[in-house]
Amino acid sequence: MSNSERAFNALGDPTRRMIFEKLRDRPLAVVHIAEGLQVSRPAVSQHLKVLREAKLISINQQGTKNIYQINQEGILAMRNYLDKFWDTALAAFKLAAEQTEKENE
Amino acid sequence: MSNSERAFNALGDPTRRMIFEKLRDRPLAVVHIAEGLQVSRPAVSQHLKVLREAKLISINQQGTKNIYQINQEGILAMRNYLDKFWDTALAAFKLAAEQTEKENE
DNA sequence: CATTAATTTAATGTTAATATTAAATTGGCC
DNA sequence: GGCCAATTTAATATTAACATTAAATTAATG
Repeated sequence: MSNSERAFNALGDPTRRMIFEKLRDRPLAVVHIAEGLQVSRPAVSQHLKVLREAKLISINQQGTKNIYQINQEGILAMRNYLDKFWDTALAAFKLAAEQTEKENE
Repeated sequence: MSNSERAFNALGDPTRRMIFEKLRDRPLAVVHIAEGLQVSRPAVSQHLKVLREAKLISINQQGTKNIYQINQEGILAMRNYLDKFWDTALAAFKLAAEQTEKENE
């Protein structure tokens, strides 16, 4: 499975998106990531694992604390994936708008 | 729920990603979308609905045929979402790399 | 206008993802 | 070394997403 696939899978879950967004401004320890979230600590750990495998975040062990931070690699993978749609989708859109009356196979 | 949230939910599923990718180059009727996919026609319909609600595709009724095509709106929503991470994540990364030895709150 | 084709809607089953609780690990600290 | 704090791993329960089959809709076609 590719990085972009893993990334889309990962951000498909709302709780994981919240975690991801929490890390946007600054790296955080798990204690602080879990704050405000309505799920248990182990659940947070599992989500972090999924995000990490998708290269959307990376870990930075600091003694007994695990500091997580955004990893650009996963974000880049998604951007590239979406960019492949950008131009061709635009072209397809124009084409479709013009040939509305033509038969569609 | 925002468009970007709906879009991430939608593309979190591998079958929906396949459908989305099939439409990348050209609009297609459901018959052709379903070709090659390992799921039933009704399942495809359900997936199309989710993608449509996420503004990732749009419909174009042609008699009894429903032609689907990429909709940039949802893609744009995801792009914007990811872009918000882009710069700040880079900054956070640099910051973290530099202050590895500093205590983390 | 009955029939066929294309697709969706509805009802429901099944599986996989997400959640929980309990136990294990790891490292700092007195 | 014993203890506490932070986090993860393991085992398992629960929920929700995805699937299916059957019926309904809609429009073209003979």
